[in-house]
Amino acid sequence: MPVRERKRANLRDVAKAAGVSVATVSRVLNTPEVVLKETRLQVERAIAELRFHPSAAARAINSGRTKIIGALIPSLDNDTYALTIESIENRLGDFGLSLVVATTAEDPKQELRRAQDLVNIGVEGLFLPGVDHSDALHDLIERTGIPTVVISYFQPDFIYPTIGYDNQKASGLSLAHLIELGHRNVAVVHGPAASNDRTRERAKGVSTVCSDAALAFFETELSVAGGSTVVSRLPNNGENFDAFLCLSDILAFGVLFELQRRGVLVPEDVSIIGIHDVPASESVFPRLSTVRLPAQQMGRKAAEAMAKWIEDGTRPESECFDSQLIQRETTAPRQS
Amino acid sequence: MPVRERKRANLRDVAKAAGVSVATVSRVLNTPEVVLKETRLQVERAIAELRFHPSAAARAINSGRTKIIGALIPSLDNDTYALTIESIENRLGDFGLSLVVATTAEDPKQELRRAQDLVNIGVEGLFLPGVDHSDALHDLIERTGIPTVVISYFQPDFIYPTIGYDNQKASGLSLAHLIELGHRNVAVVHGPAASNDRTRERAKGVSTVCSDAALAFFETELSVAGGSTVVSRLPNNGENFDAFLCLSDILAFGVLFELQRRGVLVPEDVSIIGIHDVPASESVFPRLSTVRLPAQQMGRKAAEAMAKWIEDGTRPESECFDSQLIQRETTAPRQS
DNA sequence: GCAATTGTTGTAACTAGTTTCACTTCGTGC
DNA sequence: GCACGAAGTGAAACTAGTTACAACAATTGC
Repeated sequence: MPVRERKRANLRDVAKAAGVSVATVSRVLNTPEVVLKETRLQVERAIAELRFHPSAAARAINSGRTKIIGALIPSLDNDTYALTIESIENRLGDFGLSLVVATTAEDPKQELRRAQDLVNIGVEGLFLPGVDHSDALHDLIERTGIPTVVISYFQPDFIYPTIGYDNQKASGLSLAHLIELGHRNVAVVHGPAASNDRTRERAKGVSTVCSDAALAFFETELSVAGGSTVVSRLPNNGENFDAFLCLSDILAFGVLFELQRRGVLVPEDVSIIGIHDVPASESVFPRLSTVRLPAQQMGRKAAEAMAKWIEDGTRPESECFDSQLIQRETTAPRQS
Repeated sequence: MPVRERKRANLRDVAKAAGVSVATVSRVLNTPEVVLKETRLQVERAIAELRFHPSAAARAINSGRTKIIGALIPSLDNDTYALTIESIENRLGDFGLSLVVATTAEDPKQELRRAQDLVNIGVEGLFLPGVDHSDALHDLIERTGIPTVVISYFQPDFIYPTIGYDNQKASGLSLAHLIELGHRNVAVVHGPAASNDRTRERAKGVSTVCSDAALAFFETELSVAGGSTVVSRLPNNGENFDAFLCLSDILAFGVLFELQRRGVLVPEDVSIIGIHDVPASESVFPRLSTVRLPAQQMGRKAAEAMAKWIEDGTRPESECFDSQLIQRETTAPRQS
C-alpha cells in the first residue's frame, strides 16, 4: 500500500472545504475586514483543518514581488561584514524585506554564479561591496534591471548608487595619525589587492598622504593568521619599522599577536593601527587604535535607500559617511 | 508625457517577437536540444532583444520548488557561526540550493518572526541551532511540514534530526584537560544560559565531570568584551582561580586580554581554555588551548542531509561529530 | 508506395494565487 | 412602496511559467 502523498492544500481545497469561493478565501487572507465574520470563521476553520499555507511563489507571481533582497559578500569568516549585514538585515526587516546573503570568496567567477543564483531566486535588489566587478555581472544587472546599491565604497559618479565611506580618507586618517606621532618608517599590511578595490583604495589613500614617510607594503591573506605571517617573515622581528598600518583590524590583530610572541613591545617599540573598529578592537590588549568605519549607519542607510528604490522607484543618491580616528593604546609617539 | 513603464517581458512577449509559441520558448529555455537550431536562434535573439528573464516565482509555482533553504542563527557578530554557515552554504550550492540566513539575536520572539519570514519566502528547509525553541515555532514547522534540521546539538530522540556535536562532552574535554594539569579552582565563563541550550549543555558537561574541582560560574555577554568584563569584576585580578574555562573561544579571548592587561601571566599564573577553535585561536598570543568543534564537517553533512531529505524525502538520521582537544599555549600545569 | 517512426511545433490545460466585475441582499431615505 | 447605496460574495479572467497531447512533415522500413 503506497503512502498517500498528502499534498499541500491550496486555495481551491480550502474554498471547497469551507463551502465558499476561492475569492472569499483570498479575502480572508488579505482583507479579512470585508468578509462577514461568520464566513471568515468558517474559512479560518478550514484553513486550520487543512493546514493550509499560501504559496509564496503564487503570491509573488501576482504581485511580481518576492520581497527578497540579495547581498554578495566576500566572506563571513571574519567580522568585516557582520555588523553591516546585520544592520542591513534589521532595517530591511522594517520594510518587510528579507536579506539573502551569498558569499563570493572574492572570486569573480563565484560572484557571478552566486549573483545568478540570487537573480533566479527572484531578488528584487542587490547589495554589492565595492565597484570592481566583472563585466558579466554588470551585464546581468543591466539585463535584469535589478536595483543595485554598492556599499563600503563611495564614488558618486558610479553606475550604481554608492552608499559607503571614503576608503582613501580612512587610511589617510590612520597614516596621518602615525605621522603625527613621529613615525616615518611604516609597514603597510593589507589583504589581497587584486581582488578587492576597498583594499586598493586604502593602499592608495596611504600612498597619497603627502609626507616624507617611507612606506613598505606587505600583502597577505585577510585573516588574523595573515597578519601574523607578515611579521613572522620580517627580519629583526619587524622592529626595523616604527609602526604597522594595517588596512584591516583583523590583520592588525595578527600583527599585534605575532609581535607580542616575539617580545616586541606595543606601543613602546612599535605602534600598530588598524582600520574598521570591529568589536574586539576595544578589548584586545593593548586596545587597538584604529579608524572606525561607519558600518552600522551605512548598513542602515543602504537598507533604507534600497527599500525606497524598490517601493517608489526613486533611485537613491550616493552617500558618504565619515570615518573617525579612534586612538587607543597601540599607538604612541616614536621613541627616539 | 508620462514615462512609459516598460514592464518586464514575459514568455508570451518573446513568443510573439520570435513568431513561435510559448511552448517553444519554454523549450529553448529548458530543453534547447529538442528545438530546431534555426528556431532556437530566433528565439534567443528575441530573448536578448527584449531582455527577457524568466520569473523565478512562475517557475516555482509550477515545480512547487523554490530551492531556498533557511537558517536561523543568533548572530553574525562573532565567528561562532561563520564557518558552519559558510560550509552549509557551499555544500548546499552543490545541490542547486541557496541559503537564506536570518538572525534571531537569541530572542524567541524575533526567532519566530524571522522563521515566519522564511516560510513566507517559501524556504523548502530550515536549519535551527539547538533544540530549545518556542512552541509557536514548533507549531509553525509542524503546520508547514518544512523539513527541519537541528545543528550544533546532538539529541537522537529529538523531533527533528540533529546533526551536530555533544556539547556536554566538549566542555567535559576541556575541564578534564584542566584537571589533568592539576587545576582545581576553575572559573567557568559562559554566555547567556537562559536563551541558549548549547551553553546550558556545556555548563552541565562541566558540572558532571566527576572531580574534586571547585567550579565558579560567571555569566556574561557572548562577546570578547563580555569575557573581559568577567575578569575585570573579579577580586585579586582573578588570580584566586587556577584556570578559566570559557564555554566559547570568543569569551576566552576577552578573559585572556583582560588578564594580560592586569599583568597576570598566562599560562604561568592562570590557565585558559576555550571551546570552538575559531580561526583566531591559533594566532592569539599565547595561542589558545581549546576544544575544536567539528563546525565544517557538521555544516557539510547537515547540508547534504537537508538536500537529500528534500530531494528524495529520506528523513536524515541524527549524527554526532567528535570534538577534539587542541592543546596550545594558554594551558599549563598548575604552579604549586 | 504505404505504414511506421522520428523530429518539431502549437494548442490548451495545468500550477496557486489575486483581482475585476457583476450579482444578490439588506437597510435607509423619501 | 420604491429607489439607492453599501455590504458581501462568486464567476471568471488574470499573473508567468511548464507540460501533456495532438498535429504535421520528413524519413525510414519493407
